[in-house]
Amino acid sequence: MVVFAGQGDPRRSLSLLWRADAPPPARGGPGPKPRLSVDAIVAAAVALADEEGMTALSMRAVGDRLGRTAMALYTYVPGKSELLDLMYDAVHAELPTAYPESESGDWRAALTAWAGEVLEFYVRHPWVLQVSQARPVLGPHEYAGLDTLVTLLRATGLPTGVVRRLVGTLFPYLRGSAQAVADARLAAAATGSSDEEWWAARSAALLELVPDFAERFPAVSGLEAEGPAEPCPGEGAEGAEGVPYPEREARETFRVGLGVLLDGIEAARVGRT
Amino acid sequence: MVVFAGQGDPRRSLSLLWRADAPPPARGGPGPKPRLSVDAIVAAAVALADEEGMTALSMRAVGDRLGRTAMALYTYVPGKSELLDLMYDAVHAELPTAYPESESGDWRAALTAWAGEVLEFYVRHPWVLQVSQARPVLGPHEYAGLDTLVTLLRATGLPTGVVRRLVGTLFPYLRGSAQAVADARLAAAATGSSDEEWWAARSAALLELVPDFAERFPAVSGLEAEGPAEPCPGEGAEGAEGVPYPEREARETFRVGLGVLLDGIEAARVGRT
DNA sequence: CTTGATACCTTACGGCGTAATGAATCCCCC
DNA sequence: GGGGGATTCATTACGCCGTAAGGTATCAAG
Repeated sequence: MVVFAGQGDPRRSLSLLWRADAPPPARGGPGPKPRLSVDAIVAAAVALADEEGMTALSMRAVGDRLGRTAMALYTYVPGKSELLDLMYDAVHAELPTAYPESESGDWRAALTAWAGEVLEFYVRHPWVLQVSQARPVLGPHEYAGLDTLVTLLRATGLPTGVVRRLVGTLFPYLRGSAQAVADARLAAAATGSSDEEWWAARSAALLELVPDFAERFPAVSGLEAEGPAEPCPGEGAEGAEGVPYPEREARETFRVGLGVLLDGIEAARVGRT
Repeated sequence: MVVFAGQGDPRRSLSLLWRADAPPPARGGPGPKPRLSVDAIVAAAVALADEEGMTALSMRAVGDRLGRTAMALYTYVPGKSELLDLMYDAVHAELPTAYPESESGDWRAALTAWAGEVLEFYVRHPWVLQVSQARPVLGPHEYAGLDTLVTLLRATGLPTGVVRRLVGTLFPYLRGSAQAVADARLAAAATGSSDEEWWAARSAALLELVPDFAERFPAVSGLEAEGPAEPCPGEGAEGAEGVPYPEREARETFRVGLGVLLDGIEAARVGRT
């Protein structure tokens, strides 16, 4: 399921995102004291999405988690779309914002470290990957994350136009790779059987249904035949023991792909000077 | 909204995907003649998703389009998840499968052409990008597309392990870039105002709410200040006239990013020989 | 104490996917 | 040629969803 955010009134979303409303303790107006707050609601919604996934995120569920009904939320938030906007921006506060490596001139190390942290961020909040990128409304924390990436890319010395395109290149790549890692983890958690077993059963069923698989798809078959094992010595040494195979593979793919991208950036730098 | 496919019974999905069921005209069994078919249902569902997007895709709507009720579909398809699997694979039949350039040894031209066609494919069926990649069930057409990519990558002469990782690098990148293009097109269609106007209004509202934007996000501001115009002479000459600006920009980003990736692959090739 | 604004609840509506049940249709075989 | 039984398709219903409408309880200000 893909969830669209940013569908509500943009102005309302913007004021909520940038907290431009009247400050809560300012006027002690009439009526009962609010027992909820935008922040509390967003926090509950994020916790729920983290724990049970986007499909479990409903206004009723968020309300329950706060000991309120679904409709109580509408006092603070115009609707689910806007709540999603707020959730999305709130978690982006976890993105890294400063890199000492960048100042020492090693843009490549800085970008690699940054990408690694962003990957972990997406794995921590996989539901973020299900929020459509068509959102016209950007919040402060997302802008802060963007600012960091732009700063790191500026350190390459490439011209502004190229930097802008590289931003648009790196982000989709990161999201996609993170999606792969998150999916691998999800699949591992969902299936009771162990990792290799699962693939074995799947391909056995496939081979039974499609006996001529190897002939129809020779290239893919060749790829899989070569054996996925070979743990690529010298990498993933630290703490990769308990990580199941598909996720390890996805992470390695991320590492290699990022390397290729950075090589390409390096080439652009060299070609320019 | 992200939609999960591949959640149903994998064996059932597999037989449906690979059309391993009893052939329809084989046995003229008892009962009324089927007035529907899996293919007709899938075609109707795809048409509906193409025209009105994923959010409009419901069993009732697909049934309506065929002059039947929603429940009638359940005779042919176990559920919505499996229908999504079938839709997903069905459209992937449009992916290109052969490249003469590849045989002439120009792997770079072949990959570029391939990526371009895949991009157009995603733009033609943007809902495909909303189908979660966590699908454990792969269909024949998706495998065929994969086989083509592997073949093209093999032409680089890189070792099998690297090729496998490059597959996992190119696909997320393509999906992400296509998402950006599709989003740009969607935004252009949704907003009545023209493109630059839209951004102008948005940033005006933002600046009003956040007067210190330029100070808080200097790098991003610098990026946008440098002017997005400059049509990059020598490219996009053919037929890019009517394409609105955000989409042109997204396409250019795709082109540049792909170039960077291919440069990286080139570097890997050179570094290896 | 009254007034009126505010927070929260209850109820309800129209959507969704789909389980259960029933009616209509047609081949096969006696 | 007329049941029998399998099969297609429709009807109804259940429990979810987001949220509109309206009621009630709580508080500050006059």
